[in-house]
Amino acid sequence: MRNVIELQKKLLPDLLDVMKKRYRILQYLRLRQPVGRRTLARSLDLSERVLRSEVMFLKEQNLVHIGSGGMTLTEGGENLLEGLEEVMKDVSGLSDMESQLASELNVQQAIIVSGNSDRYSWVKKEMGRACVRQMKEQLEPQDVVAVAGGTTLAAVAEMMSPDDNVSSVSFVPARGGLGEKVEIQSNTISSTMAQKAHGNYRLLHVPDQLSDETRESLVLEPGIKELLHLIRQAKMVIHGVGEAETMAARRKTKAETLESLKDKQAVAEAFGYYFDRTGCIVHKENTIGLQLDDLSSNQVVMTVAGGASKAEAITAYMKYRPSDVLITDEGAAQAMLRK
Amino acid sequence: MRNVIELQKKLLPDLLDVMKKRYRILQYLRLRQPVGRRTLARSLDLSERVLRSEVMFLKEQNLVHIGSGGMTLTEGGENLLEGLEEVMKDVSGLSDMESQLASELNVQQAIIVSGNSDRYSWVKKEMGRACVRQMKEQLEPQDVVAVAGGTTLAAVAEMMSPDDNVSSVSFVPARGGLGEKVEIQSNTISSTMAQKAHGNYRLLHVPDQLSDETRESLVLEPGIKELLHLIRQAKMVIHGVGEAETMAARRKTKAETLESLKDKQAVAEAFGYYFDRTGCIVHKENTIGLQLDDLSSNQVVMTVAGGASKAEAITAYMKYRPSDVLITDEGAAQAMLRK
DNA sequence: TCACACCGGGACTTAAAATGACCCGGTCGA
DNA sequence: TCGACCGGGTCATTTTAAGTCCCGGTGTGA
Repeated sequence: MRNVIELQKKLLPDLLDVMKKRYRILQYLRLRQPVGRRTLARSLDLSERVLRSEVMFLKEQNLVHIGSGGMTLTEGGENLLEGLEEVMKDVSGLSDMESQLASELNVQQAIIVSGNSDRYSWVKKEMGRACVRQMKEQLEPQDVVAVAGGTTLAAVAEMMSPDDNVSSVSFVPARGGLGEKVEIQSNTISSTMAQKAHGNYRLLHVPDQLSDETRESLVLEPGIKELLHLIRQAKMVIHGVGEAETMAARRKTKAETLESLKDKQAVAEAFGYYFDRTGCIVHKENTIGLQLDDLSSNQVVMTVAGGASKAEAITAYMKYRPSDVLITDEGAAQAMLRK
Repeated sequence: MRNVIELQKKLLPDLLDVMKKRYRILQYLRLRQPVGRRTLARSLDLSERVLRSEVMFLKEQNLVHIGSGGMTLTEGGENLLEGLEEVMKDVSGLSDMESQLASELNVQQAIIVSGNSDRYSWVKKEMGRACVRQMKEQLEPQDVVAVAGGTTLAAVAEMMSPDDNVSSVSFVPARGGLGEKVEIQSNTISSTMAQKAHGNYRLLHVPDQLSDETRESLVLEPGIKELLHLIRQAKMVIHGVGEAETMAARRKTKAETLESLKDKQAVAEAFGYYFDRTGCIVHKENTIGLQLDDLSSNQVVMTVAGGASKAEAITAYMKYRPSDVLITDEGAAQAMLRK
């Protein structure tokens, strides 16, 4: 297949450029619809006039509908986007990069979406979309999914949509409060995700900072205990990865802890655990819920994280425990492979 | 595969037009190289300026070499042409047409090359190329191939090239003289073909018009007898089809025979046999060699004939005895399917 | 050996397409 | 009701494709 496209490229070298451009427009349109010409042009770094011509063209092709409230994809546009997804990934060389990355990081499967979420926030949503697709493929009715927090996971939740496979799934937060803002807490995210999936969810209301005794007694509470049990038998765990410094700063981390993280050269964070460059745990936030040691090999761990800036963090975390699935973006992938 | 191209077409509707145009240029170039810009433009029905731009482009792509004596394909050009052959056939809808035609005419396999040999004589050579490819695929060392006459078969011979599979093959004329010019007699053609294939050949020198007695005694001559034996055990028979009228006019056909052909509404000719619309033999030229009745089912009969004008003749002939392989062109195929 | 046909390539004009720049009236939500 | 965003119209400018004509070189056949 790719071979054919290579041949086509010889007879029509800018084939890919044009295809990519138009595909990108449709792709972005799908995320933001309905959206106007100017906004679209700004987001895609195209001159307004150029985008206008392209849109005109796409309209001719019956791929987009132009209404007074903005442009939307037609059914044909949706289908085209779906049908071309694999092709576009292939021609962008992402497929190659995926297998390369998978073997490099020792993960079972790597999925790379094009773009760099550092530069364009919509790339995060594309990762979200990819993640949702994976979930729908791998989940079975009645499964339990443990969901961590963070902005990336919020994007995943946002992209969730109902499906036969996920409507009877239970979404639970992976761990208790970590001092994050409410929109990116795992509680919020798992409930959002459940609602969008028409699934069930359970909340884990635990104050952020607790003394050890309180925590121990809390864990014995029947409601909490049951939920923790549920979390531990989750079929799938979905989480993000952050840069240690950024994460620590974002949370109400004590000054002495910050100092200690710096001393121990923490670079990555996931689940409230902090890791150094070699993948060793250097700190662990005290909260209840899923513990990394609890993870067994028949659980599917999906890591979702992108942006070139997170490359080092992802690499470090994967040294600790390679996930089953890594969903990342081109920016991060390139940085990781360049290393 | 074709599916992908359908999708591509939605994002780039003139993809195929451009590809076809450039492919056609390379294709023609392969046949005529070295050839000049103007000649090429005239043959392809392109304005000189347009062709010039295209050639400029192809040069940039390192697909053609431009020398002082004309343009030639580079190695890359050759490879591209080869690699794209199937794709181009597919996108041109020829593949569909092939299977349609095969079931319509009841032949095992139909091969259609694009173009119409009525309009462009080089299409005949493309049929020749296709025929040669089939021969190389199906023949085995030591096989015997019986070759008929005609301009189309001459084109096949011209396109023959050496190959492991055909270098030990023997080429024999299918039948004796039919009153044709020497260049398109089966004797000439089989020897040309053999030489180009680096194979062996045997000639069948028989005067055109013979009395029955002479013929009968000739058949008993040891040399002739052996050759006739060889012909009868040919593994493959390759022949063309002609329009009855044209063929009769071209040969030194007696006036009364001409009259009889007209009476019996002969439309097709092959091997010196004439057929009417329903596929019945209405006349048979008297000469020695392969007789249609001799054909057994384990012989491969390849019919090579193209041009819209021959459509009716081909259809008629196929009603008599569907060949194993029919090699024709787009013009004839369309006409046959339209019927 | 000369003429002629064919070769590639340069130069210029014209036609068409792409793009940039700016404006207008409508619509929808705060 | 105001303002931000919407699609669409218009026109000058730039870029690209195409038409036209010409030139000097080269090989071949008379």
